[in-house]
Amino acid sequence: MTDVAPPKPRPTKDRLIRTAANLFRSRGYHGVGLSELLAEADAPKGSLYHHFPNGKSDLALAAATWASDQMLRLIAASFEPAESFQDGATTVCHKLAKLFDSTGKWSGCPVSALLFDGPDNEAFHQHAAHLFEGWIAETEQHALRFGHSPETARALSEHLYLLLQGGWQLARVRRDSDVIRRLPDHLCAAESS
Amino acid sequence: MTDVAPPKPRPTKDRLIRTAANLFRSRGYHGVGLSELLAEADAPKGSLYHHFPNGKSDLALAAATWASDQMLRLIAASFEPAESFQDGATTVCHKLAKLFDSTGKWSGCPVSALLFDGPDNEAFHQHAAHLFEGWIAETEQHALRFGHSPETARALSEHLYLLLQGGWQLARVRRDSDVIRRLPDHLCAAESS
DNA sequence: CCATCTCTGGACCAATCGGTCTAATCCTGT
DNA sequence: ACAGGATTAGACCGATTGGTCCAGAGATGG
Repeated sequence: MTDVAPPKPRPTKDRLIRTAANLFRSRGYHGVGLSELLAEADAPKGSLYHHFPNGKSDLALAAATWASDQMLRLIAASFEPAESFQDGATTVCHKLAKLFDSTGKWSGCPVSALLFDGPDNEAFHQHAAHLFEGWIAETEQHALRFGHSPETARALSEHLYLLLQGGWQLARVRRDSDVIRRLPDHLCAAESS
Repeated sequence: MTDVAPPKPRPTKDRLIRTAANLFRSRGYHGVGLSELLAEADAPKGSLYHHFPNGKSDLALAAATWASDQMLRLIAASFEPAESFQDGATTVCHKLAKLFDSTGKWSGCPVSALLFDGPDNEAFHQHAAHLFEGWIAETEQHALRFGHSPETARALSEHLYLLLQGGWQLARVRRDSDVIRRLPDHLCAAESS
């Protein structure tokens, strides 16, 4: 079941993924050295290359996927109980603003961190693209569920994505999560079906 | 007076700044090594440390400032002949889309590249914040000129900033500048004074 | 109690990192 | 022609990088 081990609360692989996501998100892929990462995760080098044969790049991909899944869950949890797209989007922004505050007001989007550098550009780029399109697709589903036309559903979900990425960045620049909280104001009804 | 020297078209310092901006924008600060940078700029190490005593970090700051100035000029050139905020914003997006295409469909925002890693976090962060606020302030001026109230002028310019950053990123993900071109559609009139 | 597998621990490596330093060279004014 | 500052050229440095490798610890099933 859900493990509750005392000394190492989570298996090494999981700990590596989490700390990698957290480090990459604040300093970028090339900005984090393996030594720092392994020290933070309290894991030896051997474990890394056992769980991730391709080393740092494999770990980075896994960390991005893990972070993206978190985001997908956040989107789903926000839209499912909502009564309209606006409603759901507002909840997403508020939850993200809280998450922004809890992470210390300085970290960025872990998936963007991959997009922005990455050793083998093509593989990293495609992975990041795949994850991002997943976010938009998830949002789109909910827009459709609220009765929007396919075109407006697509436009709405893309618009929300744009605002979230831009807003998170500006929030990071200003160290102020209110930017994210005020995002729904910009999601105007101009494109409602 | 614009120089037209044949072998080294521009002074070394300028060449360093330009190539640094271009490299950092596509691979991030830590993703670019000094050796690669110097080779691309065709400059020896001595020149770098003569013009930028603090080395890589100094150069990165200068490159970001240079890129930001380009952006400020683009904003000014787009809004000055415009007849409304919407009009100016549309021109900005179209010019940026063309610029996106001409840079090869993969580079990011040079100022963001500084924000996303950077060796000494505080100095880099503050510099990036200063530059970005400059963009917003410039846009705000034009919004005021078009008769918008101070509050809506601020909201409009911030909204444009959000869309530009998010849009540029999505365009990079999809390798498609149309995302940027369609940005003005999202700049709804909901917040016009 | 052993055989076998998964996983950990860390020594070790070549390559590259950013940075320093000094000699040579280029320009400029006189 | 020459002096002297500005600039270039690149050898060199210690530190750190990502990666390899293997001995051994820990679990697991017979």
